[in-house]
Amino acid sequence: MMAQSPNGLMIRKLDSIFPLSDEEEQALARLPMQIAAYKADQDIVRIGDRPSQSCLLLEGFTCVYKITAEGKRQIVAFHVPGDIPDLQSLHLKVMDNSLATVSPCTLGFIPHEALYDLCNRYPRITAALWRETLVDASIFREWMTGIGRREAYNRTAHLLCEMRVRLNMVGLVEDGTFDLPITQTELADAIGASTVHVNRVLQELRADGLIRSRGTQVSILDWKGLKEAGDFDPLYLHLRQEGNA
Amino acid sequence: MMAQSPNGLMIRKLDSIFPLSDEEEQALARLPMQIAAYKADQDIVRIGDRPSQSCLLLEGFTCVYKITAEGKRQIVAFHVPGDIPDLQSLHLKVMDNSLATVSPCTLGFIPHEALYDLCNRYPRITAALWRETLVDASIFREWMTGIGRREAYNRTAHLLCEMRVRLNMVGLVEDGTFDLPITQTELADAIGASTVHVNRVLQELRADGLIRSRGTQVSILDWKGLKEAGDFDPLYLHLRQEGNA
DNA sequence: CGGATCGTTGAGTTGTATCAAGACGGGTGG
DNA sequence: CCACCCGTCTTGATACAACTCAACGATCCG
Repeated sequence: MMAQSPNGLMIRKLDSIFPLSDEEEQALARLPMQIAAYKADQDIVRIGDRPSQSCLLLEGFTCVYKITAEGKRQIVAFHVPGDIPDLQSLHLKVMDNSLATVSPCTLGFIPHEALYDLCNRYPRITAALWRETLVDASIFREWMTGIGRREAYNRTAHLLCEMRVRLNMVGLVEDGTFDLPITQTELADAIGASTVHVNRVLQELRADGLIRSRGTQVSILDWKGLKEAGDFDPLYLHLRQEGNA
Repeated sequence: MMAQSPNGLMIRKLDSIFPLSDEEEQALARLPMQIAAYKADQDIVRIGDRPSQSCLLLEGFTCVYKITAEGKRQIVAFHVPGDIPDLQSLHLKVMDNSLATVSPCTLGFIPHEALYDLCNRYPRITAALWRETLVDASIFREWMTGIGRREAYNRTAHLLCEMRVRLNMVGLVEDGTFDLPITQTELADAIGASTVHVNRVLQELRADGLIRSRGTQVSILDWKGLKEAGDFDPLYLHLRQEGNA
């Protein structure tokens, strides 16, 4: 099931969307990939760059962010292992955002040429990768409606729900507990609030008995309650089977 | 230049990304398309639907929206003629948002099967369509950073800049003037603000000499000033050549 | 010439930002 | 192994952007 090569994570994920043939799996496994380790808080690609490769996140968390003219940062996406954070650069030559590590990370870089080849040979893999980028877009829409129309308390609950589901998909949740190596400042930049306010919101969530946190470990104490607080419906994640308990 | 068939709009747009061969253009022109007229404020597809076709917007404006549990609406995208508002449904079976007309519209519906066929035959068309969805995603990211990190005044200016550039791409701007058949309530739902506040922001923009509006006609009086106010950099639209004056 | 939709205004309220300072905690070097 | 330090978390006080409510004016249209 879980392939042993680094590409295994990607194969497993794409396969979970629509089952791939052996031949397709082997083609994926043969993709050239250059492994690299990153420390936390390092840019991987920057706005304006013209990357010639995309990366597969193997370990750790990354984020996509933009900086406004006033110097404020908005994090528009988080990535968990198995994600391909800058797959978009395959068809959008110039990066319109920056990509950075949030925690120490292991990344696998795949040349665009290899991906073009793969797509030309296997239309179903094209479809699977295309679909990946469409799910990313769906998450953007959901975050946008949260930032635009939900209050900080609900947005925070929503994000925690999403992280739980996404991490669960790659086996990184145990008993509703998972590692979330994200500072409150980063959380604030993601939900479009100030650090101070996020701090208070988290206290509220704890006081309401929805979550508990110890260091970077987050435990969801009341999944139903948290989903309700976050107005969370996993439809937008387009899972093949609902990956929640 | 401008093809005479309804598909001409799409051909012209895709061609402007990377030039298509005659054969590819003809394949696009042969796409079966069912034309339909819609009144303003009508749903085209709803969240939860499983459409078997995608539509090409020929005339008018559409928007994508979501409703929160509290009944608040967030518009996450506007579309102008030439756009394919629900292209995503080609690979995401269930709609995670609703699509509606904003003004009276003419739409051309294309069966998914025809698009699959086309993509299987012409990898470059696949790439062009994929790219379209990636640009949509890029616009989501930009809107999100606006809603999260810019004030309503700046967001409004930003949206006007974007509409100007996008409408200009399809020849719907003359002398910095264009038709924007969007109510202030819709504008508010798009930038994540209240109607009242949008009204006041628009007055400010007028008072600052940046725009003028008469009915649904918007004139940009100070393009440089508006871009500055909106912190607008068209990079995220991924135009092949900057389509601004 | 109603009637409905959309735009405009004023007044009061609130979510959230900002500023400032202190507490905690984990790593590093002496 | 302690002392220090830096990043992160926490708290309080104040300020403001934006929301809500409510009403009125302007248009358009049948």
